[in-house]
Amino acid sequence: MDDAAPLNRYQLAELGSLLAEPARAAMLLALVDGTARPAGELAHAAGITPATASAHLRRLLDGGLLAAYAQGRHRYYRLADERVAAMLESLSLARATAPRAWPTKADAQLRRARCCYRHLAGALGVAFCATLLRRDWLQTGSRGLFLRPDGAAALTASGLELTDVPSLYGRSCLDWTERRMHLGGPLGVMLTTAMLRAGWLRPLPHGRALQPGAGGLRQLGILGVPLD
Amino acid sequence: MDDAAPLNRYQLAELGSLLAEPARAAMLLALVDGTARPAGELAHAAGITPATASAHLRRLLDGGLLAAYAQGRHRYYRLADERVAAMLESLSLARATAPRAWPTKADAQLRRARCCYRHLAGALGVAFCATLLRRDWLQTGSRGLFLRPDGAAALTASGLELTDVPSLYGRSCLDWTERRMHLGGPLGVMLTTAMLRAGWLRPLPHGRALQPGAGGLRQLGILGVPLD
DNA sequence: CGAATGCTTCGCCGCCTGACGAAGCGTGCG
DNA sequence: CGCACGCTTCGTCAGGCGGCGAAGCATTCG
Repeated sequence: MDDAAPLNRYQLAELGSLLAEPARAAMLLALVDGTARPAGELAHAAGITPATASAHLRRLLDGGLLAAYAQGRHRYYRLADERVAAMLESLSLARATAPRAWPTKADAQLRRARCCYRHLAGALGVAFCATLLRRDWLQTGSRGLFLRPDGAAALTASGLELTDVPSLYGRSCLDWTERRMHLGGPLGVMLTTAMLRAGWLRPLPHGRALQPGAGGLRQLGILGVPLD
Repeated sequence: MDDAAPLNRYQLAELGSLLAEPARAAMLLALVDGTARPAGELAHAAGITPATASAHLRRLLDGGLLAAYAQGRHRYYRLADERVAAMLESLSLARATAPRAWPTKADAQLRRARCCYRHLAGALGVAFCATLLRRDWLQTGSRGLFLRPDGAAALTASGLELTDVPSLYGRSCLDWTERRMHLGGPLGVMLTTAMLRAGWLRPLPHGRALQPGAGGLRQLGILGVPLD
């Protein structure tokens, strides 16, 4: 099912040119959290008129980075694929040199826990994923990683309400703050959703950061997730 | 030691515009294997005149993607950083849709084993890394992953001549063919070099593919690396 | 020393593309 | 039904950037 030939120069250049415009970059970054937003809102986020935004969105759509659906007189855009989000995240790895300002508090929150296309990323995401692997609760299947029954049982006992465990697969997703893997894919999304529902995590009003609650941290600790 | 704030729209766009030109993309792709090449050779690889290539190389240099050093009347360019190679690899993850031709034989070799910035990537690299983790031969240290003494002993017993084990650290590197991690960083480079010296792998004359030898596969099997 | 070589800098041309306003089109509301 | 609204398409303009040849500079070799 997988096509994985190396990118040639033209494909790489085409991909680069899609990212090469601040307006398009802004719109993509506004969508990394996995939400779908109407064209007008994206135009505002990018600081351009609707006409210009429409052209940019069309290019991103044609380039396969976005998907769109119409609802009433609105047209909602979202990232085409979870892998697009992973790609955008991994680009942060490239800045080898660029000396920059000291990390802010928002950065620290973002590093701790955030959502990356609806699944958990950041230090907490990486630690959680590592624990699942260490306890051998994940198993490699045909389409990715699957949660073993004993793992599901342990998580359920901790208070998470899991759904569709046998059918959901997870994918490795590279974490740019930790430079290690965390769990993405439908399985990652489901687990993160369960944590949010159980109150382990609370979304912060602005941005992608997630705030772990005391109860959640306690349960995670019991599961064996190292917390700082 | 790490600065990991999210990319803003301008940084992302700047990075994208560096990749956005087929000529620059070709030069970068010619350097993913970690080699350093003189400007003229890169100009030839990109199919442009030295004058044009010089301008492109300068932009890539200023953008922090390349490093250069002069030797005689030649000027050698290489990727600035291992992370740049990892970033280029991970970009292959993005092409969600793009229907393409059936994988060729060269692709199959490339998927099997190749060098990514001087360390082992591909199915074999992923399997090897997974085995090191499963056997608990890697340990997380301050700067990355370190090889434990028992792991080093086992590898030495298999016929690898390891060097500087205590000081070399490894980094996770996302594999675009496998969508899983393999071992990069100085530790990954050292292990791969040792495998090449021991004849476990043989570099193929053109491109980045590596050909595993019978002896190497036998030793890897003994170590517990699942082969296919 | 002078010619050849490898690379960079300079100057110029042509194309691409991003920006906007105006107009067109479909949907929803009063 | 007609107007308001959200979005797209069209036409136009200006700026940016890639391309090359010629010239400049350093290094190597005879």
